[in-house]
Amino acid sequence: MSNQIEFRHLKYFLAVAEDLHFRKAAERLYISQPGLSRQIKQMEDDLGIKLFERHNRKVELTEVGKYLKKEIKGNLKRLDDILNYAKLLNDGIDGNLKFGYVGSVTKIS
Amino acid sequence: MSNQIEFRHLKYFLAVAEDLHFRKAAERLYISQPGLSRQIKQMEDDLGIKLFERHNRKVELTEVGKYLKKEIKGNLKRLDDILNYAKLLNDGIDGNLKFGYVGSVTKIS
DNA sequence: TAAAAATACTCCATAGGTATTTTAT
DNA sequence: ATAAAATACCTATGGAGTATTTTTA
Repeated sequence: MSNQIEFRHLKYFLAVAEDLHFRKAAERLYISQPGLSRQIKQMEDDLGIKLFERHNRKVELTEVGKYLKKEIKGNLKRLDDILNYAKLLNDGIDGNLKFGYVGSVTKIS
Repeated sequence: MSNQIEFRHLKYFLAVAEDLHFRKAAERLYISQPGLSRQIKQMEDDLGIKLFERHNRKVELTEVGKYLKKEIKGNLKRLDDILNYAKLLNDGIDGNLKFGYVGSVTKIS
């Protein structure tokens, strides 16, 4: 994986991919539109992948952008599940599993 | 998910989890030992999860740390696959799939 | 004492802000 | 004329370095 990309980029990308509108996405992310534009451009440059087509007054996902929207969303969701389950383990809520984890987060859901 | 954690933290965590030695892990990551210690502490504070037991002259993973080592490693690998496949799509190497993606990166492997 | 991680400080790279320009209708 | 994104420039947060301290076999 590119060693410059951070979660920030992925989250910003998903926001723009959902809104297809930089200003609105920036607003939702509580950052400025130029800041968002820069981070997306940085992500595109770093990956060497064009994520969006910027037209007249319309932003569209490229084909690769569509793929990444779906897959990255799933990946971040999975990571979120992992961290939430780790927190449960840490806090000892699920006592009987605390020292017996065998591999799947789905066991607690 | 915690909104402060970045990939950096996860990569640093995996390095320490593998070496169980901050100085060696820092060396491998090409950063200083204090820098690494700080990032790991930051990750622990942010998640509210203790990842390592720092003993005498021995660092050990906590139970939750062991879980996270395994799961985060898998998650980052999956993300790496996603980005690599996206790059292939973008560069048009896999021409017949370029406009027909349906959901699984395993199709090309 | 020695080997390791944690602190204290300093510095600087870069994320992000404001103002403005560009672009396309 | 207007709505949107990109660019220019500036600020300042925090990642990272060096030096030092703490800790415990």
